[in-house]
Amino acid sequence: MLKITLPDGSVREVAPGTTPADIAAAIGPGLAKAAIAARVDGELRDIMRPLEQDAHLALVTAKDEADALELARHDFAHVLAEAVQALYPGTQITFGPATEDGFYYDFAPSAAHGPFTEEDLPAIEEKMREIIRADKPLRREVWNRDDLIARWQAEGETFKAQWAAELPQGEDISVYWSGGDWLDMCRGPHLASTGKLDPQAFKLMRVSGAYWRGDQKNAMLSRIYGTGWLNRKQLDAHLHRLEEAAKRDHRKLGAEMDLFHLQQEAHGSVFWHPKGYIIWRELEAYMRRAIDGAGYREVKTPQVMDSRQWEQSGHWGKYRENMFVIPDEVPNVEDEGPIISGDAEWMALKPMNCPAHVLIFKQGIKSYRDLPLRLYENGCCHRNEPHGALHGLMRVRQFTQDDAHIFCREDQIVEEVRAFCALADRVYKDLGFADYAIKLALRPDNRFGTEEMWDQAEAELRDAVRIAREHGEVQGELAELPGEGAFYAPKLEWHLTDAIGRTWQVGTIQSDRVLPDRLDASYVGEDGERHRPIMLHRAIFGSYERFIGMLIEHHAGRLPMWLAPVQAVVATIVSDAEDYGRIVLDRLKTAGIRAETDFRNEKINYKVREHSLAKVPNLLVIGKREAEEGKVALRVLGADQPQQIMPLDEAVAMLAKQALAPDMR
RNA sequence: GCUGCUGUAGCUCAGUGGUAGAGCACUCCCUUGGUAAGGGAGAGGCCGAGAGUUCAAUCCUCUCCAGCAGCACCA
Repeated sequence: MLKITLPDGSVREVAPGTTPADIAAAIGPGLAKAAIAARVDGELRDIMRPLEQDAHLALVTAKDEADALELARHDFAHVLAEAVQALYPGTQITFGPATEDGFYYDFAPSAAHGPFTEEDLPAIEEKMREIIRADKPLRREVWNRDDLIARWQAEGETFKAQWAAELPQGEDISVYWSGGDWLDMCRGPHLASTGKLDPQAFKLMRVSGAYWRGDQKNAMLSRIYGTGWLNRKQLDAHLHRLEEAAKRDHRKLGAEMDLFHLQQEAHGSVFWHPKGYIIWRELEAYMRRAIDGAGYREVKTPQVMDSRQWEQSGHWGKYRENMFVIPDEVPNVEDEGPIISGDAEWMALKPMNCPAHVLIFKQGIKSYRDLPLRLYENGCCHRNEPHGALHGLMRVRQFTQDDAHIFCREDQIVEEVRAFCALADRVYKDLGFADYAIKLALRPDNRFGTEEMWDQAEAELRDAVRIAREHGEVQGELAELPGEGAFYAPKLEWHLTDAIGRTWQVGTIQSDRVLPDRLDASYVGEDGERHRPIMLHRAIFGSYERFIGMLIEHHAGRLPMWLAPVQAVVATIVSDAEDYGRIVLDRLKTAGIRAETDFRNEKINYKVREHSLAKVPNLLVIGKREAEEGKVALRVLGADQPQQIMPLDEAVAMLAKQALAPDMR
C-alpha cells in the first residue's frame, strides 16, 4: 500500500496504481468533478496517471489558475495539432508549447498546401471545437524510444523522428493519445480529456514562419498562434486588453498627434515634426541638467570615420554587416550615380560612439588625477538593421543615444556604477517609472577575456548594486540573466514597467576592458607608469527615439504637461471673445507655456472634442462672460470636474507651475 | 534576412479586366453657438514602382520597394 499525504496533513493508504482522480472521487463528488490535475511531490501531473510510490498529493482545480491555464494552453496546442493533421493530411507536427497568453504549434506543411495562411484559421478553429466537444480522453503512455522513432518514421513524421532520435538512448518517452487515434510525443501533463477545455475560450490569432529549433540555418516551419483561456469571459477580457494596447500604439498616436512620421524613402529613420521634437528637446534639456549635475562633460564626435579606425576598434570585424559604409573619394557621377573605383578607401557612419570617445580620451596625456572622466554625448548613430526588425520608433536605423563613457581606474568602478544606479533611479522616478527592475546579464558563451576577468567584472556590478540598495538608490531585487551579456562585458540592464504592465529594457551600464586595450588608451598612474583605464558604457534612455515611443505608449499619448507639445489651447465660444483670447494667449506664452488659440468658426462642443482627442492637457474656454470678467473656464484633460472658472492670473500662475520639468519644481 | 499578409484621396477603408467611390479631415458659404461631431457646397487620386499577358490592367502573372504580424538578429 502507498501512503499518500494530502495538503491538510491527513494520510490515505491506497493500492499502487490508484490515480489522483480516484482519490478525488473518494474524497467527494464535488472535488472529483473539479479536479483537473495533481501535484505529486510538487510536480504537476495528469490526474489519471497512477501513483507509484508514497507521495504528497495536492489536487489541482480551476481555482489554481496558473496551473489550470498552463494545462489548458498546452492542451489547446495539441488539439490544434490534431485538427490541422485532420484537415491537412501530409502536414508534419513538430513542437507546440503554451505561451504567456496562449499557445502555438509549429508545423511542416505538406508541399501541396504550403505554409498556412490566415484564411485557413476559421476552418481549423471549427475542427478544434469539434475535437473538444467530442471529449476525447488524453491518455498517457510510455513508449520505448526506438519503437517511437520507428513509428514516426513510418508515418513520415521526420521532425518528430529526428527529435526522438536525439533523446538519450534507451530512454522511455511519454506520448499522449487523443481518443485512441492520434498521438503526439509529449512530456505532459495534460487534462484528462479534450472536453475539459472550453470550446469558446480560445482563438487562433495569426500565422507566421518560425525556424525549426529557433535556428536560422534550419528549415522554416509554419507556426499558428492562438490565445487560450479557461472560459469565454477571460478570452473576451484578453481580446479587450489587446484592443486597448493597440490604441496606445506610438505609431498610431504619433500620426494622430502629428509628432513624427516615417516614409519609404528613408525607412527606419524618423522625420520628427515640430510637435514631436518638443518632446525630444524637453528630454534632452532634462538629461543635460541631470548629467551636468552628475559630473559628466558633454562632447560631440564625428558621424563618419575611416574604416581603419573601425578595424582597430574591432567593429569592422564584428559589426561590419550592420554598418553603413561609404567610399572615401569624390564620386565620379554618371547618370546612374557614383562610380566607385576599385581601390576606394572606405569610411563608415558610426554605429556607436564609444571609439570616438576613446579618441577624445587619448588626446593629451591623462593622469590618474583626471579620472574618473565622464564623457557624455547625444550621439547620433546609424545601424543597418535587418529590415524585418524595424518597428516604428522602437527599432530604427538612425537613432540618438544618451550615451556616456566613464573612464576610470579599477578601484573606481564600483563607486561609478553605484553613482550611475542613483542617477538612473532619479531619472526614472522623475519620468514616472517608479516601477523598474535591474537585471545583470552574465557572460555569454561566445566571449573575450579570461574567466578571472569575468568573475571580477560580474562581482563588481553585483557589489555596486548591493551598495546602491543599501543607500536606497535602487529598488527591487537584482535578477540575473545567464548568457545575456555582451561579448566583452557583463551588463546591468534597467527594465521599466509601463502603465499596462509591459516591460521595456532602456538603461544599461557595462564595464569594458577590451576597447581601451584595442585603441591603446592609457593614463599615468601615481606610480608614474602607464595604465589601462576601464571604460564604463552607460545610457539611461537608451535611445531618444525608442524612449519617446515608450513614453507615448505608457501615457497613451496623454503626456505629462512638461512634455506635452501643446500645453494649453485657448478656445473661444463666440468671435467677440477673440480680442480677449489674444490677451490670454500672450499671458500664457509669457509665462513659458506652449499655447495655441482656436478661434475657428465652430461650436464649443466641437472644439472640446477635437482638443480632447488631440490630448491637449489644458483647454481654456472663453466666452462673453470670461472676457468681461477677466476669467477663464479651465478644462483639464482627464480631470473629474468638467471645468473651473478662475481669474486669468490665477490660471496662468497655476499652469506655469505645472508646466515645470520634474527636476525644476 | 526568412514565412505569411497588405499597399486605392491627408486618414480609415469599399470597389471593378473598359483609367474609381464612402466617411472623416481640408477650402468656401450659412450659422455666434456655453463644454466630446450644427447645416450646405466644393476641391482632392499616375489605385506603391517596373516588366509581362490582353484590343484594353488599379484588378491577372512576375520582379522590386515599403508597411504589418511573427521568426531570426539586436555591440
